[in-house]
Amino acid sequence: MNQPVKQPQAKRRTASKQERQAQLIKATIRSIAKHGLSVITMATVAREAKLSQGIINLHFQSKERLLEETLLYIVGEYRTAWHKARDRTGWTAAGKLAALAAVDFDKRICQRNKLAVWFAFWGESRSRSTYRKICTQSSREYKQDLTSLCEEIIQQGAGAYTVPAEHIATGILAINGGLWLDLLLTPAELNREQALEISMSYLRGVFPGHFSA
Amino acid sequence: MNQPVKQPQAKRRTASKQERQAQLIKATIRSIAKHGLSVITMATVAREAKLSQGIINLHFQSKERLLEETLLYIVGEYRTAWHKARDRTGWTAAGKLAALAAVDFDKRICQRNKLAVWFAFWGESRSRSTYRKICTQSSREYKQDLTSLCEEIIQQGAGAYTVPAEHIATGILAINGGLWLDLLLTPAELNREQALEISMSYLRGVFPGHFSA
Amino acid sequence: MNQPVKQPQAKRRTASKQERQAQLIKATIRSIAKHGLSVITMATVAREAKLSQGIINLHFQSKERLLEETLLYIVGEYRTAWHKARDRTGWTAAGKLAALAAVDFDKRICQRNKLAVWFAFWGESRSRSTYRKICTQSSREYKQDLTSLCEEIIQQGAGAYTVPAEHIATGILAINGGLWLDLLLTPAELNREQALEISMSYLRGVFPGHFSA
Amino acid sequence: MNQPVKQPQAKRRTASKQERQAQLIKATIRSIAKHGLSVITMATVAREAKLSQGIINLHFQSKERLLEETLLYIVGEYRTAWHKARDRTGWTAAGKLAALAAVDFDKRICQRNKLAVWFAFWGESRSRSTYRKICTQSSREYKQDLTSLCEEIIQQGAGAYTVPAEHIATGILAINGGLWLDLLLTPAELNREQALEISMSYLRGVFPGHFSA
DNA sequence: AATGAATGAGGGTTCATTCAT
DNA sequence: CATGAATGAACCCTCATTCAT
Repeated sequence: MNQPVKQPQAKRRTASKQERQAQLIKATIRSIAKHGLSVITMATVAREAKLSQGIINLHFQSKERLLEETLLYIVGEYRTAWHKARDRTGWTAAGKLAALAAVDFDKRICQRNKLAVWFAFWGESRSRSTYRKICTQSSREYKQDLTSLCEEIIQQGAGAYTVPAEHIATGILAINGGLWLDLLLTPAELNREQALEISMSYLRGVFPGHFSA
Repeated sequence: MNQPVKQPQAKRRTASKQERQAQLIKATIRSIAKHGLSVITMATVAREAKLSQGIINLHFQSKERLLEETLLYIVGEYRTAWHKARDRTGWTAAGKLAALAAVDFDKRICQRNKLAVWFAFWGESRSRSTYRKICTQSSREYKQDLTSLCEEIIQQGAGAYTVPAEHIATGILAINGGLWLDLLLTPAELNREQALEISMSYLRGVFPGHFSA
Repeated sequence: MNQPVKQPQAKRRTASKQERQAQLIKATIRSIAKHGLSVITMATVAREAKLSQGIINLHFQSKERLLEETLLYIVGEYRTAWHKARDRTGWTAAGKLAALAAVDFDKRICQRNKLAVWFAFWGESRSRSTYRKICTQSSREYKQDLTSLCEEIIQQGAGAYTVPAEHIATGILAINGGLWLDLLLTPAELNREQALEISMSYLRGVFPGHFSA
Repeated sequence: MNQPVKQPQAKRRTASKQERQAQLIKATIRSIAKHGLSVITMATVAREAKLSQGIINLHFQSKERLLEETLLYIVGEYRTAWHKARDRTGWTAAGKLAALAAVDFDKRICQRNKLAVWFAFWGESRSRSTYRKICTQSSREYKQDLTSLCEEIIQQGAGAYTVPAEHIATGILAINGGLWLDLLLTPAELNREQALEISMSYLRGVFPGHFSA
């Protein structure tokens, strides 16, 4: 009623719900990376996706839900990647551990856009329990997998290693996360290969002999 | 002798500029920790400081400037702390390095409120050059100091250590930053002492023999 | 932050909270009468009051609350008017009853703007319990006062009247309400005086002898 | 005998234009009664009709037109009903008048859903000339018929009645409209029979002797 | 004829900023 | 200095309307 008189529009594309949502999530990732979580608006994101204003609410009901789904997408992609590394057959525990740690610096995971998203959500996690739950759940699972592999190596070591497996897992997670920050803030001074090398230096330190340079 | 000792007024009607600004910055830190950087408003911060609406613009001209000053405050406090560790006299390089790394888990620095602020700004750093500059500058300086100490130890090692000093410094920074994230998101599963222990495990790994458990 | 840079504004007036709210309520009444309840917007009303967009939320928190307060204002004014008629001293019951019924066609109450507001809210009452409660409460009270007076007249009549007092009160309320609708929709064909005359014809009909033409 | 009785199809895939429109108008009436004129949307009405989003524009071009047609439907139904009462043959003028007035409390006309619609449109009538025209036209016609009958009675009365016929007609319309409001807002306190009784009390008052209790 | 995804103007609301007091 | 009422741009969201299917 008190609604605008509508004008004809340029073109109309028809995509499946799934495709549209994926398209919007990807536009959200780019937007967060480019402008920041606190700056992006529904309009920004829709424009980035080359779609109309209302499209996001149509598919995600609210901005909040869009952001949640975006985080879930990133986290899901990450989880899939490390599961693939973890589930390799015919590898030693040490090999799997290295592969698992290396996922963090994989080309598909360790993209600046995506790192920006991780830190954007971590930055809000303290005060938004939804984000926090998603993040902590993912990291808990990852840490669990790392811990299991560390335990295996420790048992093989027959008493040579005294640091608790969980501490090592926490350390791996920490150093990789910290390296992400470095890659995000000063990409000119650190690249993925160097970051991986530094990450490995930690593994070599705690499990000398298992990981050659 | 029986001169009245001048008491500081409990609450001066008109505090000095400096005091007011500090008061507001502290309220900002609490607000960010409590509600998140993207949620706080001039009104909520002013209320947290128990002052009136307009006060922030009076003292900081804009919200942007308040946040910048808040970040500078946190970064400055951090810098002061590590300088104090670095400038100790009569300590070995290894001792200083350990002390420097330990600053990150010091009671005054490693508070949840402040960690929340660090991550809040890191989360926005990608897209806000002002924040990024402040953060990278600080971290560059810190890394430089760590690197110097590492170099000293390497030289003392006379060829025993092959990892470049800068890599080690980057690793220390990374693992400590990552541990902060853990402390922030899952404080129930990790405390400062454990975090310090894990951080030290990295040092022990790269410089075996210099750091006892 | 992502907020507009503000321009200086033309002028700034300072009124007490009460005055401002009354000013806004009056602007709301005019707006409803002019454009209709379903058409008015915060902007319309603010403009009608010659104030800025945000002012209504500042004083009433929401559009919903503004409308509620507007209804309460109209209802309150009406109640005050009939109380004044009811509380006259030295009048007969019949005189009071006539006076009470006449309030509906009083110059201050029976204004087109206000009638428009009454009908606007009645139109929404079915589906908005807040409005309905306010309206029914007022009408219940009014009916109660009418009933009391009718009972008094009936007792004086010593059996001459057989219609229950409450029915008569309901009838008075009904005919006056219906006349309001006529005054609202076809003001060219009916004026307040004629409406009052028709209303009185009902009273004369049910209490013959008490009310002269 | 044992011929299959032809059942109406539960739901034809493609109903005739007329049927579809009637279906949509009925859904609109239910929607207005349930949610209010200002709350209903094309989507809610379509859902109430168990049809798709775009159907209303297909059949009515615009929301505005749908509402107009809905009002016309209600008004038309009402007109048909009173015509039927008016056109009875072999009734006295008084009998017809009573029958005409009674239409307002007829089971088919005086339904809460429909009363809600009447008041919804009256509430908007002030500011929407389309609605106002429809409403006033209907009421003018009705009043005309009432007036004619009143005149007839007055002439039969040979000077016994002094109130102008038009005033009486206006009074009847008014009291019935007012009783509708009462039925709408406080159905628990008044039913159709009582309302009719009160309406008749007005007729008895102005035409004593013509209408027995 | 019917569907429902897509559009985009306009709604209510928020909030950084201003300024009279 | 300090206050807090006032401003108005820009936010998120709704929904009448369009149109490819």
